[in-house]
Amino acid sequence: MDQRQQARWEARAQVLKSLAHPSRLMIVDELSRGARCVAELREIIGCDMSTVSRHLAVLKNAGLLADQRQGVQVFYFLKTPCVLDFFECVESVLANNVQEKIYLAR
Amino acid sequence: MDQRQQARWEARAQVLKSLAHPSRLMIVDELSRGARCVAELREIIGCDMSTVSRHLAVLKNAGLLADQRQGVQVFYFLKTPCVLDFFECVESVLANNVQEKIYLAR
DNA sequence: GGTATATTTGGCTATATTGCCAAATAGACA
DNA sequence: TGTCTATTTGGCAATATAGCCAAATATACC
Repeated sequence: MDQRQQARWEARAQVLKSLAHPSRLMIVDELSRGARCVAELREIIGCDMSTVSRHLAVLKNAGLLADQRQGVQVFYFLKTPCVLDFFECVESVLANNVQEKIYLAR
Repeated sequence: MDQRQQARWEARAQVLKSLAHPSRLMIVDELSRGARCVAELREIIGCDMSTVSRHLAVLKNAGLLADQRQGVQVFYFLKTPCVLDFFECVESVLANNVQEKIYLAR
């Protein structure tokens, strides 16, 4: 495997890794309805603000979010709304899994 | 946050987490071209077969793959090809990131 | 049964991720 | 300048993930 190809797969994994956490999914979902500041997201996620800030940094670093300071607050927003399409597929995978469980339980 | 809602986000994250690794992305990509046995995937990924087997278990457990034994070999295949749509969005995120780097470098 | 091949699993170490607290930073405003 | 509020960062402990080797399992075939 080529070194350059390897790097490409790692970059792709990095993007998905940034989404691979329940709190970060919740953040993306919330931001799909508009820009939010850190305190607002903290309310929804319900953990320490420093933790939210780190989650936001992960998503921003992956290139999924951008931020804009407004006075003393920092608003985050989705940069690439196509990530929302992921939800649909994820739901179908989960629905599929449930179906199988039901089937196997008979 | 509701206990049940929390569990839903964790289930969703589980699916994305299963994709959040370069080797597992390579596996999904390869399987998009047809079923493959573990040894074939090992060739492509280039690590210990036991490691490949564990990666496959992660993807299977998330509901993305299924397997079928044929004699002494086990063939894995994609159960929900919609995950391939992820690649397109991930590429656009990465392309976006590169653009910005170029822009900022001026 | 016994041997050979393909795959999975146990056990371990190394590394990465997560989340909190406390401290630092950044802007607003008196 | 000093103070207040919002956010980020340093540092740490707990937990999860990754990867290897060796051993176990499963199937084919003699």
